[in-house]
Amino acid sequence: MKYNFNDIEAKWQKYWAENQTFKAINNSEKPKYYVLDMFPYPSGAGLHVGHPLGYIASDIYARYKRHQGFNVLHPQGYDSFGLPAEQYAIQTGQHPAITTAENIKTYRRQLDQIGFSFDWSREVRTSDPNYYKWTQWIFIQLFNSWYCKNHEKAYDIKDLVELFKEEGNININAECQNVGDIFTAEEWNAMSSEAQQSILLQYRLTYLAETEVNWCPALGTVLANDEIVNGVSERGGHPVIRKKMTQWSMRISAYAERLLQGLETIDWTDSLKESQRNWIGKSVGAQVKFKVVSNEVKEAPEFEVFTTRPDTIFGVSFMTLAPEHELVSQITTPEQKEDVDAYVLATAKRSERDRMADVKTISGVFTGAYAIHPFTKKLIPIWIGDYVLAGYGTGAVMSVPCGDERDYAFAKHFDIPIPNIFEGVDISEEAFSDKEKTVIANSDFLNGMTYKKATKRAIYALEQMGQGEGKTNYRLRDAVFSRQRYWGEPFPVYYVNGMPQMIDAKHLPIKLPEVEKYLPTETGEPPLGNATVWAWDTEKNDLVSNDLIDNETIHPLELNTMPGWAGSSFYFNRYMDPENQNEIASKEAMDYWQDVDLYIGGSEHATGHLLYSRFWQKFLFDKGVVPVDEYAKKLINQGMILGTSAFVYRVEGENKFLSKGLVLDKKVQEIHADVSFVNSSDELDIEAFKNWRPEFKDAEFILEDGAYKVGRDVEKMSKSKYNVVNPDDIVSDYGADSLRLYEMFLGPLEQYKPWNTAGITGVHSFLKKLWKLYVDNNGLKVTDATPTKDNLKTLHKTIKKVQDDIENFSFNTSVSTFMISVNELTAQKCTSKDILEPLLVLISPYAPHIAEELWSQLGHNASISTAPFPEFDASHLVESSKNYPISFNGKMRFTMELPLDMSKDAIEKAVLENEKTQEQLAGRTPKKVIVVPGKIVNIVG
RNA sequence: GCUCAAGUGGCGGAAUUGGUAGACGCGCUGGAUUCAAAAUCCAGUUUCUUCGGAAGUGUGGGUUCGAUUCCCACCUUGAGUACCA
Repeated sequence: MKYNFNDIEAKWQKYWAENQTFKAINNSEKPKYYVLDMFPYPSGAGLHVGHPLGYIASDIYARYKRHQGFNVLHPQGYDSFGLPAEQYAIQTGQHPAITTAENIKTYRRQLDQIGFSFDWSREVRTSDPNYYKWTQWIFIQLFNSWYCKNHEKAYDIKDLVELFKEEGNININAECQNVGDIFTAEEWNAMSSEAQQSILLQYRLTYLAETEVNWCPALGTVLANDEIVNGVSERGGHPVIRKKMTQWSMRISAYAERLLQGLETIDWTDSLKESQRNWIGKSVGAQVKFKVVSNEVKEAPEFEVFTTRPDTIFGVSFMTLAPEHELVSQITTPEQKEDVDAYVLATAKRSERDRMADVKTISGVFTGAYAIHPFTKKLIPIWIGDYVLAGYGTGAVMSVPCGDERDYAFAKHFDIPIPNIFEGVDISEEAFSDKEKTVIANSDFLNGMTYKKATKRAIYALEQMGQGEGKTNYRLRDAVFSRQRYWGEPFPVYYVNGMPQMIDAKHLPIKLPEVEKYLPTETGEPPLGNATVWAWDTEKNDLVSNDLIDNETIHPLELNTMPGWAGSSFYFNRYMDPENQNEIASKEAMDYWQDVDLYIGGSEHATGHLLYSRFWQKFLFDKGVVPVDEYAKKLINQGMILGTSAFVYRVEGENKFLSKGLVLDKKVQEIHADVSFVNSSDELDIEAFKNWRPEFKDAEFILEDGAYKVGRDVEKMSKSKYNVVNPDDIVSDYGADSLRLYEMFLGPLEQYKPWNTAGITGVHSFLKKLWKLYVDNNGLKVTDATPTKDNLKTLHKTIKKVQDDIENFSFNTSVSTFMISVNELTAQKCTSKDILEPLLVLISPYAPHIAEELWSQLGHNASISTAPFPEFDASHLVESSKNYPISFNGKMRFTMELPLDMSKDAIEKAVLENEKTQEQLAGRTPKKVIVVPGKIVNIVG
């Protein structure tokens, strides 16, 4: 019987689907284990061989855990809201829901043929109203919450209203926009409802505010910081400009400290944690008040600066404000006004990208105003400079040129004095910023102190004077939550007199309306502005036509939609109980499944999805919705599988192609050729290439050694680079089991590695050998023979290695182990059922179809997936004696057979008495003999 | 610039607490089988070599009887981040 992989795989995929083999139950005696993949966005291009890499790894782990007796939750779904479907809709008029449904169908077919053990009964789609109902519900919860910094926890906004009624906001320590506005209980109670609402808006965890946002004109929408790469949009690479807009924001900054602390409790890679730490960007220092001396203004204004080096306060020789700082226009003297205005204007004109591109150029202008030093009372000139960012800290710095590189460069450039406040340090060439080696001098009461001491002392002194305080700053900005797009979650929000109101949660979901056009309206409103039934009737509690808006009972609805990361920030909880109509998931389900034990996905989500989802989880935890505040105990980033692109070289200006070796230094244009036209020797199928596109039809090809050789390069797999390898082809040529094994065999899971289809023959022939070990022309050839010592040794070596490998996620080396084992067993002519059966269980997570087939041929009725993992017995590996390498001064000379149970001393004695040893020593006495038990004997002399 | 990760044959990679470097696979070479090819099987495959050996894990040092593994400096590549005070 031949190994007919296509039939076998189809048969078992059907069996698994019909028998719901991998359906997880929510109550079980078994311990739980939750293995999660980052769910895909179903793009129109379908899957290429790079996509399943992480899914195969998680599937192996999930299957392994089932063999170990765990109740495994291994779900899959789709992150199905997103830009490509919308842009396709704009071009073709096809509704994104239809495109999305078609793409999901393709994805499902492709995923199914690889044989994943997903529990599809729990599938979620973020664009499904039954799902986004809960996205909207969470939004409402965020709106109805505020963050108390004293308890580091989110509370109901009603509690805050109660506090305002009783004592105003004087004692409230909360995250909010304008901490400055203090009011009493009387003042609060006297306010109009609108005034109260606009104050509350400043405290809510999601809030509407006019903020400076990243506007991408080409995409017609705003983008979050993590959606911008090198100053251009991540999708499409379009320019991005700063613009003030009224937008929904998420107060993720409230959770900055907890997001940072939480990293200590989870098993994620160090590089990923480091990315998140950098993104959160905590810095500890002080906020210091400076008074401005000015003839122009009667009442001298104050401004605050943030510094991480309050110990260097006596080294301040100037102050620098961001050009956008609100004080600039107030304090500038008439003589300096012209220069300052020109500078502010010039800075405003520069795009984000320009400003990023040249960080070397030093520019700035003196305002003519001075500040008073809090200790020395000396006058310090106030400058403006674009190296100070309006968005960080207070938008103003105290410049200490001797201790900070940028301040130093600025001072040198404008010839500002650079006082030295460090003991024994030469600052004539550069600033000195080594905190550890700092000893303060020329600084009054700080003299002789180290960085640590001086910092503490300076902050204390400032606090005593009421001139400053210790302060921690975070780089993490609140996340803009509005998108001017169609294909996203609608907000459950309507407006009364311009103030946002939440629709009662019991009326959710608010379904996405139909629109004529997916483009923004002519007046520049988002696409939802094209909807006709998009107003809220507060009496009927239902959607009604816009024409009926009377601002009495019928009000306009929010036109923006939520960003892509909304739906993906809690889906892992929804899988626990996806059908639930009353809650995200029932309490029982959440208490049972708790959190994700293993999460596998790409590292490109480090500062996007993986940060936002942690934020929402912490919020839901505060509200008592979820039982844990970190949702993923362990996370692994799978590396990317890269494509091997092929290039042809067209002589510039001619339709003539040179073979790679003939190009030399000639002027040629490099063109991607489809990799399917190229064989394993890098030779191009010229006919296929000519027929590919009409422009190549009459091309001339200059060959070398009778063939056209292409150039090769490893790049990201992408349609536009014509280097995509489709898993469908691999599955039909070699089978899903070969694909699974090969993807693992390519290299370490977390590494980037190029795909090369030619190599798959290795793992494919392993499967054929495995088949031949069990089956010959007469069918199954397994016997009840008692296993030999060698048989048992091979088996238990394999059990040990494979188990260790899976637990360390070194799937690549287990594939090698399987190959070695099958070769050994073949050489041993092993037909013993007692060996072959457990071997199948070991292989089944990797190559489940062939394992399932042989398992059933062995007479089992139940699926192999529930068979227990074989137990390792070390006694089969222990030999009575071992070949010890004997070395002299570290150089290996010969080996000696010695019993394993010999003591160190006995080994030493035996080795020294050995004939060969005596020969080597030639009468000399060795200094030392080192015995590493079981490994090596080293004679030093 | 800063942070992190990584550098081993023609290629992907192995060597899990320091102990015979190059497992396993691809590719290549030779052979068997075949009319022939595919498939399959067997042998060989780090480099140099005077065939005794010698060198060898990015480079240069160090610790050690012994280093791909640990320490220091440097080089290269990749990823992230970017005037964060």
